[in-house]
Amino acid sequence: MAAKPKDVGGIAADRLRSIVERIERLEEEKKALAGDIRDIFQEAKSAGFDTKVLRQVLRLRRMDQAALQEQDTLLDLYRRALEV
Amino acid sequence: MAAKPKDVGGIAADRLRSIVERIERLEEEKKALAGDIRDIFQEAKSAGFDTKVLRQVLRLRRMDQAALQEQDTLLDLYRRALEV
Amino acid sequence: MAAKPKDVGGIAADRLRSIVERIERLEEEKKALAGDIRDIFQEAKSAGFDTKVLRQVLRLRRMDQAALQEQDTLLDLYRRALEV
Amino acid sequence: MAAKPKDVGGIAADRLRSIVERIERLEEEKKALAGDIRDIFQEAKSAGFDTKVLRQVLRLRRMDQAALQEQDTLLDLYRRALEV
DNA sequence: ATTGCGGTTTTTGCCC
DNA sequence: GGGCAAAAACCGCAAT
Repeated sequence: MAAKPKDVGGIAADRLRSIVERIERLEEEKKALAGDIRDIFQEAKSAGFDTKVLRQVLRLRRMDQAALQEQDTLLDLYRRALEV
Repeated sequence: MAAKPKDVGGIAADRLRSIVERIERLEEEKKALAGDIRDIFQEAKSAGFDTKVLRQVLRLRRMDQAALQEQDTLLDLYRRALEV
Repeated sequence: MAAKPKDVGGIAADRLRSIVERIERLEEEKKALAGDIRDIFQEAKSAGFDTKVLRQVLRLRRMDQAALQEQDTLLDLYRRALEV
Repeated sequence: MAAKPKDVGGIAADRLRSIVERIERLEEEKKALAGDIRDIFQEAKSAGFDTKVLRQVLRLRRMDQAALQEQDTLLDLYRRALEV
C-alpha cells in the first residue's frame, strides 16, 4: 500500500525522524554551552565579582555592538535612498 | 497547580470570565493603536519617506534611550558594590 | 535659502520630526496597555489561575475554528509517524 | 604599587577581562548552534513539513508526561467554565 | 496571487 | 516568584 518505505499517513516518517533527532542533538549541545556559561558565572562569583554587575556589563557590550551594526545598516539605507 | 476557587469543575467561572474579557478589551485597544501607528507609516510613505529608514531611526532612538538607562543602572550597581 | 522653512538636505525635517514623535507617543500608549494586561495576568495568578493555560484559552478564542481543526489533524499525523 | 599586575580600583582587571571574553566566546558558539537549528527547520519546510506543528512535536517530546496531562485537564476546565 | 522573509512582538523557560 | 534572556508566533512587505 505504501508507495515509499515507511510512509505513514502520507508522511515521510524517516525524514521526519531524522529532522527531529538532529534538532534535538543540537539543542543538547546548546544546553551544554549554557551550562558552561553558568559555570563561569559561578567562578566569577567565587572570585568576588558581582554577577549582576557582570551581566550588566555584558549586556552593555552587546548593545554597543548592536548599535554599531544598526548604524551601519542605517547608513547603508540612506545611501540606497539617495542612490549614491 | 490546582485552582482554588469554586463553581464549574472547581473554577470560579465569573472571575475567570471577567479576567478574560478585560484582557480581550485591552488587546482590542492595543490593536487599535497598532493600526494608528500603521496609518502614520502610511502617511510617511505618501510624503515620500522611506519607511524602512524610518523604522531604523526609531529603533536607534529606542536603543540610545535603553543604553542610557542601562548605564545609569550600571553606575548605580557600581556605587552599591563600592558602598559609596 | 529654502522655499519652505527648515528643509534640510531635501528632507522636510519638521514633517519627519512630527511623524517620529507621533509614532513614539503611540508606542508609549501601547506599552502602557501591555503593562495593564500584565497586571491582569498577575491578578489572575494571585487568584489561583494558571496563566499559561489562560493564555491558551485566549488564543483558542482568537483562532479560526477551521485552522484549529487542521492543526490538530496534522499534529496527530506527525505523532503517528514518529510513534510518539 | 600593586602586589599584582593591573589591579584597578581593587578589581582584578585581567581576571574580569578573561571572564567576560570567555562568556562572550561561548555565547558566540551558542548563537552558531541556533543558526544550525534554524537551517534544519528551513530544510524541513522545504521538504514540505509544517514547522509550527514540528515545533509542537518537539515540545511534546521534551515535556514531562504528567505535566502535559495536567495542562490538558486544566485547559478543558477553563473552557467549560467559559462555555467556549 | 502567493509565498517566502525580516523584523516586531509575545510567550516561554531559566536562574536567582 | 520575579526578572531576564531565548524561542516562537505574527505581520507586513517584497519579489517573483
